[in-house]
Amino acid sequence: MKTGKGKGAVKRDTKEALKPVDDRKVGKRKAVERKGKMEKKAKKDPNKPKRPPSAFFVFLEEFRKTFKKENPNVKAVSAVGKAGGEKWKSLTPAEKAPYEAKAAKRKTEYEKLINAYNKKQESSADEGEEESEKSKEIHDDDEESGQDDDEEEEDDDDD
DNA sequence: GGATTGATTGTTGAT
DNA sequence: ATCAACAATCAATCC
Repeated sequence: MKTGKGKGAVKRDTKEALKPVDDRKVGKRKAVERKGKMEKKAKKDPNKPKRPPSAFFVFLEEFRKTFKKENPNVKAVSAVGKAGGEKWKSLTPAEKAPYEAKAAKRKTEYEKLINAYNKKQESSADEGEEESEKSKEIHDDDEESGQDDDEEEEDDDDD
């Protein structure tokens, strides 16, 4: 349900006027001081859920295989990125649908991880919620990967 | 030898 | 709402 005003929250009419940034090249954020921890406050995160791959990345995963397969000579990662980017834009929403679906699911899992991450962060080490390794035993029961209904919505769009 | 960059878009987190 | 940075990847490249 949308509140009274449905859309209109964001107005992109004056795209030229208030366009955020033309290109993501806002700033060369290449060097993301990952290891160079100048700050001694390099707190290590027991479980830091990395950001879920967007539909584009999910698509890229498969695209990379295809790309490398047809271009075994290509060694630059940027090559796949460029090719994938153009291809991605060339794909139709219907083709991106399965990728988006997976990305959406990934996001849900991410939120769950974040929940646990936040909880751990907040709660001091007092709570030993660390899974007991000694209790870790192999169970012969089904190893369901939690793959719930894999409904492939065959939505053939026929215009 | 190891850390780092390079390039793509999307998404999330912070302001 | 909007900016900013990061998510995978892997070889080349720099020091």
